[in-house]
Amino acid sequence: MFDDPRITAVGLLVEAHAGLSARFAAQFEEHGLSPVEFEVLTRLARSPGNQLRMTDLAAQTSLSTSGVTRVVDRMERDGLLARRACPSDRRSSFAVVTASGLQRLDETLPGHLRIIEQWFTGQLDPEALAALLDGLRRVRDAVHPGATAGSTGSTPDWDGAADAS
Amino acid sequence: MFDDPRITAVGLLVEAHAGLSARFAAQFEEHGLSPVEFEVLTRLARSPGNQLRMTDLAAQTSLSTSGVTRVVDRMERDGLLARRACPSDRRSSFAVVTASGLQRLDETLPGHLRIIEQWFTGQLDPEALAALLDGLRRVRDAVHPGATAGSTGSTPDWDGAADAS
DNA sequence: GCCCAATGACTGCCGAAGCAACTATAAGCA
DNA sequence: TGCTTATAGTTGCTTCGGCAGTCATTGGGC
Repeated sequence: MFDDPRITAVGLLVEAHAGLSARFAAQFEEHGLSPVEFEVLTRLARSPGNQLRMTDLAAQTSLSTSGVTRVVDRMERDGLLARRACPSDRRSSFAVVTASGLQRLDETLPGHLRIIEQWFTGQLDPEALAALLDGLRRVRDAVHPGATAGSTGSTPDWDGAADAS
Repeated sequence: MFDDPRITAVGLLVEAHAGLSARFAAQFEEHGLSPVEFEVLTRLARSPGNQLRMTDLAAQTSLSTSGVTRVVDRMERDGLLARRACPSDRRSSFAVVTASGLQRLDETLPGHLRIIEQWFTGQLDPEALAALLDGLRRVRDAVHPGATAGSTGSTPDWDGAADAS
């Protein structure tokens, strides 16, 4: 019963993910970042003006809004981000990447890409990689609506702005 | 820079994993189990005598030994497990699955398998699935046998870390 | 304009899990 | 045998993150 191929399949996905996550985390740590902090930094850096409203940031990450409040607290304390009032809605505030945050990201990204290549994409020849990604994409598309539990019902235009694909 | 195909590839893996994990967690919860508890239960149930020493259990899961102590505490309190003294080594103790624990697992597993099929393996035709699993296996093999966790030499203590489920 | 529901952010409180320190055994060695 | 080191498990302290509750603001209905 435990060697059911379905269990095995999940095991492979989970272990590949865990193994890669550990490599990533180790490299992030070399640059003084946690995985969430890296994620926050990239989401903001790819947004217009290097900023997002707290709620939108929460929607794009694996965090709840309270989680975002706290991560932004820490990163603001460390000088990577700043809060900026929203002119059109006084309830809202933006999280903006500071120059220091952008620099940190610049220092971190090349190594991150290198690691992805070394342990993931570079492990397979192009067709095998394409097949893998194709399979992942189909699973992702099937399972995505509602991924990351946090967000409550509405999913306005949850475009998954993330990793287009 | 952010639409680099390597970033996209990681995004697919992460989102597929997160989405599946969320489905799993929801079904586990219907049976009063957390993802870690399910993992612990399966690891024990597939071991001879439905038991493992605490350390071995920790090695087979995503948890540290102190994490295992606490999960076993909770599950013992809930009647799913019991601790049993090790006859040959009085420092050691076994975690054993109780009848109630086995029953809980029996109730949970069929639905779990159904969900894997529904959202993962059943989303792809056999060759595509085989290709996906083959790719995952290669990545897993590359990244898993933590030969040396850190090239920096720090963290001599391979601890897995990463995120569970 | 006024009231009330909806929304954005933050805080109190809690559980989960890791590291480091501690206790108790066990094993190695003189 | 007695001493030293390693190992198994637990516990203290801390960080992280979620939920639910709170406060300020907004916008719709009248």
